[in-house]
Amino acid sequence: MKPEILFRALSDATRLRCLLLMLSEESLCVCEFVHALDLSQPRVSRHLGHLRDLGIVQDERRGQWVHYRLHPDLPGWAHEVLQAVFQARDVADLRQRLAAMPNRPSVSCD
Amino acid sequence: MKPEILFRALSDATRLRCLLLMLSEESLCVCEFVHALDLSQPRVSRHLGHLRDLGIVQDERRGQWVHYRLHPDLPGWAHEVLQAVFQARDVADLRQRLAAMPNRPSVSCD
DNA sequence: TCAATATATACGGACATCCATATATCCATG
DNA sequence: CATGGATATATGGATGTCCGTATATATTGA
Repeated sequence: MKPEILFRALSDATRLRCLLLMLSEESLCVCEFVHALDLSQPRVSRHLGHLRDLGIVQDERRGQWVHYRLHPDLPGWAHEVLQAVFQARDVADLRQRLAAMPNRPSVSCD
Repeated sequence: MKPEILFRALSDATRLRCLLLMLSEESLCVCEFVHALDLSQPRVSRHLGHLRDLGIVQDERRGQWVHYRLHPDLPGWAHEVLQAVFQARDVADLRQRLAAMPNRPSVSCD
C-alpha cells in the first residue's frame, strides 16, 4: 500500500466518512452507511467498492447484506493516519444518525 | 484545515516527496527540491505553490531564493499524519541526491 | 541598465474523478 | 419461481488534476 494511494482514497469526503465510521463501529452493512451518511445507495456502494479494490477495507456477505470493515492487514502507519484524523474530525453526527436508524441489520446479526 | 484537503494534497507523489523532504530538512529552496526530486522546475514550483495556497507550507524569499518549510501553525493531527507516513516511506534517496547537490544555497544561507 | 540565475505563471491537451440516473444482480422468502 | 429488498454496475456529462512547454517576473551583480 503506497501512501499516495491511501491519501487519494482519504481525499474524498464520502470515503473518509465511511472509514471513520468503520473505525468507530467495527463493521457495518451498506444500508447502514447509506443511512448514517444520508447519501444515495449507488454513491455509497461505489465508494465502498473502491476502498475494497484498494485493499483498505474488507467486505463479507451475510445473506442479503454485505458488511464492510477496515482490512485486518492494514499496515501500522495507515492505522496511525486514520487515528490521527479521527481526533480532528467529529464523528458524533454520523454515530447519532446511525443509532437512530430503525431495524439496523448489524444489531440483530452481531 | 479540513482533513480531505490535506489528504488530497498528500495524494500526489511530487507533493508528498516535497513534504517528506521538508520534514527531514527543515527548510529548502526550490532549486534544491528540483535537484533532490529530479523533476522540472515549473513542476516543483507549481506543487510548492499549491501547498502554500493550502496553508500546509510557508514560503520566505531570501534574496534570489525562495525557501519553503512546513507551516508552523500546522495542526497536531496533520503533523501526526506526516510522521506516520514518514516511517512508511523511505526518504534516504531524496536526502542522498540533496546532499550530492553542488553549491547548495541552503548550506551557505544557514 | 544588461545579463544571468531563480522562481512563478499561462496555456492547452490528456486523463482522472465524481455524480445522478437507470438498470442489473444477488439473496431470502413465500 | 415470482417478488421484494439489498447491493452492484453501467452510462454519460461535468469538472478537476496534472503535465510539458513557453514565457513572465524578480533579484543580483557587473
